[in-house]
Amino acid sequence: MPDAAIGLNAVIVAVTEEVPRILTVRREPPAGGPAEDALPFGPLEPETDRTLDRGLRRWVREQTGLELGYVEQLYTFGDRNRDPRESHGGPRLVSVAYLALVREVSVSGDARWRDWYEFFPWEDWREGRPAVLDRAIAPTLERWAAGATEQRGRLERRERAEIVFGLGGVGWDGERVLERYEILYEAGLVPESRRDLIQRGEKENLHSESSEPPLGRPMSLDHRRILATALGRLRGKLKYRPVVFELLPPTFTLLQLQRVVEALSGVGLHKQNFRRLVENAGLVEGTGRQDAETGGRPAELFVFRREVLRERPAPGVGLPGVRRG
Amino acid sequence: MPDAAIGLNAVIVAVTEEVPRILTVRREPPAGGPAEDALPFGPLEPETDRTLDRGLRRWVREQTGLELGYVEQLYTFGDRNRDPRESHGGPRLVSVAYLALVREVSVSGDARWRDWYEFFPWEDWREGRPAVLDRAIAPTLERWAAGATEQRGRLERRERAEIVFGLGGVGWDGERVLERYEILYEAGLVPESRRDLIQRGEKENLHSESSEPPLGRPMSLDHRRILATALGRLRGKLKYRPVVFELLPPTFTLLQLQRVVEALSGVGLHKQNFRRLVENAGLVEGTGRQDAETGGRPAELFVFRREVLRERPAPGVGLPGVRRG
DNA sequence: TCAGATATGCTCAGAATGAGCATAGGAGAT
DNA sequence: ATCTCCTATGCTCATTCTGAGCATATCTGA
Repeated sequence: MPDAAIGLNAVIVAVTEEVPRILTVRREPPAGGPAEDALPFGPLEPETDRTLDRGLRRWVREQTGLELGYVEQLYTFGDRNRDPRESHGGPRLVSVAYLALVREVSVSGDARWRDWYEFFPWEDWREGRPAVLDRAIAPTLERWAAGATEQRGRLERRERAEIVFGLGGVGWDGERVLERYEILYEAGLVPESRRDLIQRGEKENLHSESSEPPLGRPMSLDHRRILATALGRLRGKLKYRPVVFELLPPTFTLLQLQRVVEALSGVGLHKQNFRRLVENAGLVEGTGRQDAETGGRPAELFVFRREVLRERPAPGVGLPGVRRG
Repeated sequence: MPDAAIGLNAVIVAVTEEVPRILTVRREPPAGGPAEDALPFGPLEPETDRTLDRGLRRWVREQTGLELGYVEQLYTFGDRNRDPRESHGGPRLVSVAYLALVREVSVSGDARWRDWYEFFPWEDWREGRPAVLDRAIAPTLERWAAGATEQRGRLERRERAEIVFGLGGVGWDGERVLERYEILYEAGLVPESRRDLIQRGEKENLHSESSEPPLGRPMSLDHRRILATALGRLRGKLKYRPVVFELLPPTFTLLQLQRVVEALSGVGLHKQNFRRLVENAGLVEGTGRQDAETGGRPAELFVFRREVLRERPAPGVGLPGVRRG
């Protein structure tokens, strides 16, 4: 079998101060130039790593000092030329990406935590519909659709943009993070589009659809695609498995819980209905103790009820009462 | 980087005559012996296959003559010794598994279609709770739990079995197919447990927990795990994406649609409520034409309404009205 | 023309959801 | 003390969604 190498990528997520953060490292682009943000990456050691996720835990520990708890496989990325070094004789690079949820926030090395909405500003609807959607994205996508070579292609692009960005009457689907990123990439709205075209020497395709500055903070290689996959997957999983609790301290107030769910799902929730849902679902249990708090009536501290796993087939936090106004 | 090889596995699904079927091939076990069922498998050609799924489509076409339509990546399997030849100097074998949904059923070569409930008899609840659960599985799992070395381990095993098989008050979660298979494997209830122990030369661990005949038809290597992953994933996806239509002819009756959903989800549904759901969701559109049928009032023929993708963020068939009696 | 089989319509109670109003219990200012 | 400002928590109410049935329509074959 010809040359192929297997790597492992980690999307390590924590939520602190209502900000969802991911762990990034700095990395020189293969073509040279200033360092970019990248997801932590490590090789699989076929001889010693019994399973893929053990391999992942091993090198995350070695590189950042972090001991991972909850870990879940995300997706395997294997397109040709994900890494431009392939065109210069490098092996085909296949990366298995993992999602990890952690509580603590102390890291070593060149690792640092970044707000993941820096990478996807259009995904944060907590303060309402992000202005960038109507200001920059919608008009540029319209131009992109109009620029397709055939009638059919124009219709397809327009429909795709409408569905994925919820532009027509369609609602916004928080889980379609990757599809949105991919459209923006194709439409030349993110810095990576331009970078990759130059890297592949296809300068003739550099007809930027937009006069807008490119959107969001770029990442090395295809790492922003991996990150988009992670965000979408996590948003989906929240609804039917109690994964949020991996991100919370053992004891928390209901508002803290709500803030973490909101940070991840990117929408604001109706407070009373959120509590009702969480309590009726049997996900939490009051401890009787109260929070040291921050002004206002003290909040009760809760813990996660592990028993819920035995009582319900698919307990999740769901997204009740998305705030309208 | 040391030796590793990348392979691609396909779980190809079709539903005909209310039976969900998967495409299998016959394959000699690496250790010799009679041929076993296996999932179609092919290598990735790093030089020529631009993406993983193109590679998959390529060799599926070459091997079976089937042209795949809907294809989705499932999971990447990379545990050491998935393939026992690794212990005799073979490379570490990492397989990326894909799920494909097709309509037609004509295949060539040694490929054949098999009812997937032959592999997972306990997953088919269409005629009510499968007898094998109470007759064989529950008691053997109880013995397996009791056989753990420590108190703690006994509790953990028991809880796990209860949650995953819905044995206590817990409901049955149709999506946990893999977790169930893995427990059965650990408990020595499937033929593969024994086979793999012998293959690894760990005959001392052959304390079968059960006097029962092993459950379900075995598959080569870890292919039944891959299949379980596919079934679970497909059951989940049904609920929020209109994937069933990939398995149906362009025009169909609501009962045909219902039968396919039931075949996959493994539960019987309340007919009237099912129609209500499907119609209210705007998933289908009547054509005015009627079915050639099979006795009884003729049924109207429907088509999938593609527009639904524009109207709703997450249209799926869901599982309304699971029949109680 | 009747029995048997499906298709399709409709009803109704109960549960879940979306939105608010109202009260409770703290901290700090006056 | 008392008032103001917060946040926590409780409760209500209209609406929609679900689970279960009953009833009627329209075929085929005896």
